[in-house]
Amino acid sequence: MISFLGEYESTIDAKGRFLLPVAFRKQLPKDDGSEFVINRGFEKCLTLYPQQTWKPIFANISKLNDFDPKVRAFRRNFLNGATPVEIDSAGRVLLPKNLMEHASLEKDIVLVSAVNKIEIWDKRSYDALIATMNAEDFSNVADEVMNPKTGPKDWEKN
Amino acid sequence: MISFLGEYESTIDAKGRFLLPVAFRKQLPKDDGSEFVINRGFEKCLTLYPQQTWKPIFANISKLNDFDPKVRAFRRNFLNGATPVEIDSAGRVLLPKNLMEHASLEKDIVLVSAVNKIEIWDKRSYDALIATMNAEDFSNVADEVMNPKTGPKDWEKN
DNA sequence: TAAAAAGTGTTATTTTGTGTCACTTAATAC
DNA sequence: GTATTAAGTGACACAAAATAACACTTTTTA
Repeated sequence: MISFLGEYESTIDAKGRFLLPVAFRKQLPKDDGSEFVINRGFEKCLTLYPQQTWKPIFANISKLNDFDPKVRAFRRNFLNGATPVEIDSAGRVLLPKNLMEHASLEKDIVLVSAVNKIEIWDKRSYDALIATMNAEDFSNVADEVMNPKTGPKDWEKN
Repeated sequence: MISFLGEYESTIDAKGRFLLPVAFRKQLPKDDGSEFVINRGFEKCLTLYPQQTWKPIFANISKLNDFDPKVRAFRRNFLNGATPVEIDSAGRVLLPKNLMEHASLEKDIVLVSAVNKIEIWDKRSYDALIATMNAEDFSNVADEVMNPKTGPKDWEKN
């Protein structure tokens, strides 16, 4: 399984491209390492999925019965926005315009590891997020989240 | 099996045609990639089925027992709007007028992948849809939908 | 049958995307 | 500390796609 570690800054050029830092590129598989899927994140950020991470998620969604209204709602939540992107020869990725809007991306961005994918934040939003974190909340959430009784769902693992 | 990925914008011209973005055209089979069926969606959108996706759905509907009033009601609702359309030499598709009305399509539209077909939304409606999405609804539905107990129906596979 | 409307195809123009290269900055090695 | 290499940035040229405009054909309807 693929996993990332680290937090790096980058900038978006006039054409809407950003350079994926080598630190992340080094963490990619040598083959199959240039195609990604980018999507709106649940918070005000974007999520960059390497193919390896994306495939099993998509495979599950594609099995669902689309005549069920709940399935459609779920699919739209999860799939809408998801757009294939590629790293070019210079290690850059072109951001889809409609997604940039969602995360208010302008020039300075922050790329953060989210285990098997990468989150893309506007630098300002990210700094604000960090500023609002406080130790107490963190500790409370940590307890809830790391409790073995409520583990991750099967379909989330891959 | 054919599957799409992406969310792209397009505009409808004075004659009611829109350009299918190359990103989607590239995802079509080289042969048999210019004929579609367009239909009313269950929500306020239209659905564009490539032949490959449409055929098995139609085949299954035609197998249903037409002596059952529920079947007749479903068939009329589902099938009556279905219209064959073609991509022209410039990559455009002419929208049937009666369907445009159903999705309130005017000028700016959004084309979004729905796994093996494409949904067509009016940009305004689409933005509203995205705006109302939230993580809470998502997690409620996600559990139900991704539960492995309720797998896909056979007739949905193709 | 004429006029209008709808549909189709072609072309020109603008916008957007992609690749390349040169330069600056940062990291590493000697 | 300095030389060497790699990473990141910006600029530009070219290619491709999207858009708009228009001309022509077919169909509708008055």
